[in-house]
Amino acid sequence: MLNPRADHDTKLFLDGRMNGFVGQTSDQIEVPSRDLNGDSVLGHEKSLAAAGAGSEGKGGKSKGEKKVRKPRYAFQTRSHVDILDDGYRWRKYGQKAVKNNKYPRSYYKCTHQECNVKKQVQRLTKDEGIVVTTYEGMHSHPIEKSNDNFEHILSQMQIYYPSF
DNA sequence: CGTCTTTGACCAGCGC
DNA sequence: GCGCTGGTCAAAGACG
Repeated sequence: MLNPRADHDTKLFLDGRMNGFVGQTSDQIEVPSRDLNGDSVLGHEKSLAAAGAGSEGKGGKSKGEKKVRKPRYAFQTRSHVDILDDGYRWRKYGQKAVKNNKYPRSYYKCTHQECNVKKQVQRLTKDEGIVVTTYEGMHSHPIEKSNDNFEHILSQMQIYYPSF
């Protein structure tokens, strides 16, 4: 996987409270409101808490972390490549087919020892050209490689704030 | 030879 | 209580 150089148009969603969906500023990105996996991608955090603890849940480590609602950031990107190289190294650890969606969802993890950042990539059934990338957690280490490409993406990224 | 992808099985939460 | 769905693990293979 090299630097996917394609025209991206990226939107950023914060957490899942923006169910109301955001107005679009772009002329091409339009999401079929609730059909945009309002449930699948940005919906409930539900098992996420378990998932977070799941890392140790297998071994039965009594961590006792309550429902830790970790922040998630969903990037909706118009691109034909699923893999957006953001400068970090990701390891794919799973792929699942999602109902209501033809395309499978891929799960990635940052390959850093102490970095538990996860991300998942899903393509919309409705729009094959749109890819939703959901980030989970924050990196606490420097980027491994310079990346002009990502800067390019960032420049096009539109960030929406829930209620600030 | 080391790293990463693939793939099926496993597990936990939720709805019925 | 059972079955479905989504999320993760782990072994083996592919690839440089």
